[in-house]
Amino acid sequence: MLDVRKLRLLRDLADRGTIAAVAAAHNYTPSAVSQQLAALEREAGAALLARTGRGVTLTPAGAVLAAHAEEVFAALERATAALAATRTGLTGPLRIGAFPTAMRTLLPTALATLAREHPGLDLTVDELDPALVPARLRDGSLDVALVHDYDLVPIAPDPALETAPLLDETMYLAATRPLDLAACRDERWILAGPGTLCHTMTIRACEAEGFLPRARHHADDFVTVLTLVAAGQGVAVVPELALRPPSSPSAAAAAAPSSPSDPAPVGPSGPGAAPVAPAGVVLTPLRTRRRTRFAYRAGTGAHPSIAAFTAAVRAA
Amino acid sequence: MLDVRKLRLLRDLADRGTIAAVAAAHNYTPSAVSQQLAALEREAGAALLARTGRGVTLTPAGAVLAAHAEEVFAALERATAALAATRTGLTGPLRIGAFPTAMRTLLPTALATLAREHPGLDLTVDELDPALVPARLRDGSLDVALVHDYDLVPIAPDPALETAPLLDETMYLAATRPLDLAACRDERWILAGPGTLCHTMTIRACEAEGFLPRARHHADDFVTVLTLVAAGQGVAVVPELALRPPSSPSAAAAAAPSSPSDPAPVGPSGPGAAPVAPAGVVLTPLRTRRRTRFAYRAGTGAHPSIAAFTAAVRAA
DNA sequence: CGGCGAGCATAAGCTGAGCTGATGCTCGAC
DNA sequence: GTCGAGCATCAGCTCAGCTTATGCTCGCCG
Repeated sequence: MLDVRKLRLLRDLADRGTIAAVAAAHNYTPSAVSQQLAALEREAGAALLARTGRGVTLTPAGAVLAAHAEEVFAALERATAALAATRTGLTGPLRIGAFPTAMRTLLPTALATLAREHPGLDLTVDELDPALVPARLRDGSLDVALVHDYDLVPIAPDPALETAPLLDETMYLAATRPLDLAACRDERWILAGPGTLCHTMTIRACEAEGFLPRARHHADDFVTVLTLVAAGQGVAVVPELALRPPSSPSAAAAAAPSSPSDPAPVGPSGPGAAPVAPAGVVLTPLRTRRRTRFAYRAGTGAHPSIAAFTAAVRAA
Repeated sequence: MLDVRKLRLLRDLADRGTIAAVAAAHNYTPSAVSQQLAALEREAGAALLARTGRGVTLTPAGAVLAAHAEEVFAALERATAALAATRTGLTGPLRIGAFPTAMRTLLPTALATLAREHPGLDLTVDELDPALVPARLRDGSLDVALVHDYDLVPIAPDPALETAPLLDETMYLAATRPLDLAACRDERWILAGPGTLCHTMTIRACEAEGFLPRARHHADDFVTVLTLVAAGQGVAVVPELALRPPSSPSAAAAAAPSSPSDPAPVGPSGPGAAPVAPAGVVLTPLRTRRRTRFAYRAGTGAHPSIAAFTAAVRAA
């Protein structure tokens, strides 16, 4: 029977590319990983790695085995989730990841709800860009996260992860006067940092109109972005959620949680509520949209702590 | 992450009932199993066993975890099968189990075909009653087996195993003259050994006609049974396959293997061929039927060695 | 009702798996 | 040509996993 701890090292090698990177992720030395993978090759009776220059790559057999290992990990996660469901009351850690806008608008009320209803849960939240979420879920340092993708920057499915839809938002052009995107060729732009999904999305939206945005400022926080727009410092593309005021945890104390049984996406402000522009900012809706989802390791969706978290966020 | 070797001990405890029996199956001492299960409880953060008198039973959490462990083992078996599929040529052991009639009629040509087409396979065959097959598959001492059940003695599905249909046979009353089953109240009977499926099936068939068979002889081998019938020693119920002459491995050399893609059950003698009664024996078809299937551990159906075996048997 | 044996838990001790550190080799960047 | 990254292998240490010993509980039997 193939050893699951060694399979995890093989899968991580498929993800991270080098034995040194896998060792760093597990707090091992590269020597330990090398020996464990050699032992896995003996168990498998097949070469799983090949030396290529200074590094290694997976053989076809190694790639097949790493892919199948995901199913094994998902089955173990389902076993752990089923075990957790046999306990009365939710306990243990729940490590949550979220991008800044979600942290400001969705999480405060959800965390307050969870803390009140499940005092045994040990909740921690890390702020990070959605592009970094997959690696953090795979290495177990996050259990659940909010991620998003844009029409213009779709994300390939990852076999180690599962997602569930939460929001489907309109994107807006924020300026000091009504403008079409096509008319912004000569505007100065406020872009998110290079490497973020929002940065890439904005570049692609402008390219679709036949120009490249001329970057004046870079800022990742939408409150900052909107403040700069109001100050006449440029134009930007922002999502609907960024226009929601910071949530109040005390509002959650009064609100009854909604049913988690219907996960269909809704706008962040509920049916029919239009976003409110900050003073001095004019919003023009764009065709492109942003979708926000829950993401978690394959097999953990039924874990009662994660189910409680997703229910609390939907109710926020 | 729950340790898979310990999960296997838990699952085996669910099957076998005592720590001593699990230890014996693994060539461990009961103390080793006890300590490993205690460690699994610490990993799980839940009580999985409860002391009941001299023995132990699984708690509800333990039962849930043992059930989920089957999914993990199935995923590992699929991984192993996928790995085997990456090799050119089939190698390694293939441990086959079969009941006597199948060994005499189906296996010789199939084994000859496999040996010729896959000389790297190490084929071994054990004869055993189908009732013993599940435990042997679970403990890994068999990889694939032929099993059967009867209309009157159905077998509950086992989550650790998967099956695929092979034969669907008529059962016959064997006597020295034409007889209905209902007329056999006063006949002397030749029954299979107590504890076998065939024994139970015959008892239930007679009970359905309102009487209990009066056992004169007990024999498990259908050749022996038919010889006793011909000698006027009693009546018996026998399956269609028991009437097939022993197969000739050289016939397989001439026959082209059939496609394994359509697994629909057929009669053992092909379409329209009636069974041939031995000299002195008259066969009366009964309504009850016997179904013969392949059985293997969940997840191993796609293993190329098992696929080759099932294809070879279907072609026999 | 007492004796006996089966089943199990726990502790002590031994063995080998799994890790670190040292060493040496290959390869690619500069 | 030098240097550093990446990896394989070996030696040695630590601790997980096993056996053996011991003791307790429970159920069967005389």
